[in-house]
Amino acid sequence: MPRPQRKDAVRNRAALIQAAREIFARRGFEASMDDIAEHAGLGVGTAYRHFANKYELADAIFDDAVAAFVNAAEEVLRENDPWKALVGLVERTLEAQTFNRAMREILLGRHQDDPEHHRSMTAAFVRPFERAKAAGQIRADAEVSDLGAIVLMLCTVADATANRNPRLWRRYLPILLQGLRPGGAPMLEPPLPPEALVPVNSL
Amino acid sequence: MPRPQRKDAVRNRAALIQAAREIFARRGFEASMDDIAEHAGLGVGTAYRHFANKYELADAIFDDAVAAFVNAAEEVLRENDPWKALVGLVERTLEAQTFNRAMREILLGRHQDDPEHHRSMTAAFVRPFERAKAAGQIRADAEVSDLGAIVLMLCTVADATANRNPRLWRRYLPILLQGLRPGGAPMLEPPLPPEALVPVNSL
Amino acid sequence: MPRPQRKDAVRNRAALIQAAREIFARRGFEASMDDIAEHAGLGVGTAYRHFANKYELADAIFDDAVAAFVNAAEEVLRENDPWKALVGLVERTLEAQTFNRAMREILLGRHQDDPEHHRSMTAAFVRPFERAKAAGQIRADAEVSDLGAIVLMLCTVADATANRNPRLWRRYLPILLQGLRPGGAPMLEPPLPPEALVPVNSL
Amino acid sequence: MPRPQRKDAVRNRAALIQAAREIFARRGFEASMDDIAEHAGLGVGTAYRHFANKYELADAIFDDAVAAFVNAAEEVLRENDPWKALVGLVERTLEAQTFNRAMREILLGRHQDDPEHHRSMTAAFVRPFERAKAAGQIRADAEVSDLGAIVLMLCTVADATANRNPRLWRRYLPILLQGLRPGGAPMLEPPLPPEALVPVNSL
DNA sequence: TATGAATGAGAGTTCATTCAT
DNA sequence: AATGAATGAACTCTCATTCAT
Repeated sequence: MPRPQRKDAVRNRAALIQAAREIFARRGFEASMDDIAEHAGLGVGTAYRHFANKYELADAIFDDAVAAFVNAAEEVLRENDPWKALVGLVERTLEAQTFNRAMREILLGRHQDDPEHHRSMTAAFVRPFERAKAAGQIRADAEVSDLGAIVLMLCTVADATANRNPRLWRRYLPILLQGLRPGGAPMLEPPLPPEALVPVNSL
Repeated sequence: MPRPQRKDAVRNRAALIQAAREIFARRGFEASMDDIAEHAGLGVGTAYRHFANKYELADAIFDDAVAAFVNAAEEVLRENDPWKALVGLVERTLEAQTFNRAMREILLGRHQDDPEHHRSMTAAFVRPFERAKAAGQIRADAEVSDLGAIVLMLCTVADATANRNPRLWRRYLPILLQGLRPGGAPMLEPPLPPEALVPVNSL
Repeated sequence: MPRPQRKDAVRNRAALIQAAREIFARRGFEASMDDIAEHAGLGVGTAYRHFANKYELADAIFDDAVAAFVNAAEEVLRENDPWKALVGLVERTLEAQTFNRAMREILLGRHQDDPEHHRSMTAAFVRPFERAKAAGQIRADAEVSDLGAIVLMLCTVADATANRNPRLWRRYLPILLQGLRPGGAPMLEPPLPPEALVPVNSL
Repeated sequence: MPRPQRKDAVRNRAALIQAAREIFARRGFEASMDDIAEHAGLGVGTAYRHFANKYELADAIFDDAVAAFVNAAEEVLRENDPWKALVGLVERTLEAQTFNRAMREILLGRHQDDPEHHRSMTAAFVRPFERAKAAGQIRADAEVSDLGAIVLMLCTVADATANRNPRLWRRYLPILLQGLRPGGAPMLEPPLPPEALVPVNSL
């Protein structure tokens, strides 16, 4: 069993993730490893000791984002009204990631990503979603993947309008969620096949 | 008076655009000019003779998309029911153009783009949209830019699911368009500022 | 025996030379063949029909310059005072070429050049020089190549100061020519070997 | 506090400068970074780690030249006879540095260059020059910039004849310096304007 | 003969990754 | 374990020259 990481290694790892978050957020995924390492006050070599390559670093950021999302999903279950809980979850997801260019790129599936994230996010979405569905607050032919699609679409708007009207996604939030409610417009096309129940990342 | 373009030049230009469309679609805007030129069976220099830089090439692709879109917009006005015409326009836009990564990147405004495209697309959207609105088929607080946002969101879904369920965007089409109809869910956030009434390109 | 060139060919050749003169003068030898051809109102292909490559075109320009110089050298012999004639020749050389970047580059030997030019210029310098020397107005140990060196040095100053003080070379003209007069400062080093009696180009 | 430069980095930097000196000297400033790096036995990337671009590398070469020159200028002041000191300075400058095409290109100001070099060289020239002038060994209407012009002219000759008669510049050394002595030939043109009292670099 | 489109080697520069220190 | 120098492939873009029209 591996000995616990040395304390400074832990600190450096955290510094790198923080730096990457900031730099990626500002300049997108094109930012260089050198820049990130420098921003973290470390050498590039150190970055590569912690993350085998740029994508692992991105994954690590996404790890945190996913973890935060999973937390939010659990927290949200404390809300008694299942529908309100679900709306809250979507809102928090969007709020958390709106101002972060790289995050949006990852969410939009522009980069390779650890498939484990898919499962985590699916799992996190599932319980709030199913709870609301069981309560009859979601139409019968809707599926978790629809929630993923909705988040994706909102992210797109958020991404495209981040500079000019960073709250614009809220304009479409009720419209899109309305689609999940019972008695809404018909859904003719079947959703994604089961193994594709990936809520957000590559949808 | 300039002699007409040489036949092979015309052919090559088309080949480059076609190659760029395919390569950009597959690998995104990061694909290199060398790859595109090779894919077209031409030298890089030729690519640069036709397009001063990578962005002009992207613009050219977008030119075609815009032209096709403008055509569709005009054709669609022959339909008597304004709402049906509008729905048809959105459907054709989705069908025709946008299962493609680079196109979405351009749609998302991630790259510099000929601002003329904005105007063309705005103009094309405006008449069908206003006609439906005048007919009372669109809610009063909706604007053309909302139509742009809707197209954008559908494009995103179409793009993200192109491989696994290429018709999935149709599942969300009625939901999103429902948002434009009178008496729908509330729209709390104001849309983009007036000068930004750009339906699709940078939303 | 070759038929005389067609009239338009002659005209085009002249247009190219004139264009090259202007463009080279303005932007130096780095200017492109495309620019020159366009400036001449012709296609590049035509330029290459007349001149096998860029250097031949430069040589052609130099041809004219050399011819002009040879003319000046002959004209100058009409002056009775051999020394005055020589000074006039140097002045006219500098005046003619000072404001022409490419010409200076060629004069300074920065580019390959037709060696025939060397001979022509040497020949042109020789008579005025020898006449002054025979008249006892030039020291016995001076040679034609020294005149070449002097022109070269003045060109350098003219080149370096073209923008800030385009007449500065005149400040050093009397000083340098003084070196050729009898009784001047000693000349210890032997001049260039005979075959190198090349006055200006690569000295 | 920064740790001392790595030993190999120091070695590589020197190798690059040496390689650049040789390559530039042989082929002029057009030589490519790839060639220089290869000549130094290094990758291009290394060259760019040490020098942000080609011009910085050129500057670095010039740094050394300037430093050597400044040293020579100080050393030379130990000579009691101010005129002899000045002559010695010019001789050492020529001997040390400038049989080299790129150096001359830089001297001629054809490339962007660190303006600090101007100041250093001006400063280095000033004291020996003023000392000789104060001693009445230099004519009243001469200025430091004239010394710069003289060095430049000699460099040109040295460069142009480096192969065939590498000592030829010495033939003109006394002639040109004679121009600075009192009672010499008239200097009609004013020298460069005050802010341009840059002895060598861009004259 | 004139044209200008096509070519492709080569330029300067960047950056993910490796490895000597 | 940390550093940052070294690497070199890859990128965008230019231009002298060739050749189909």
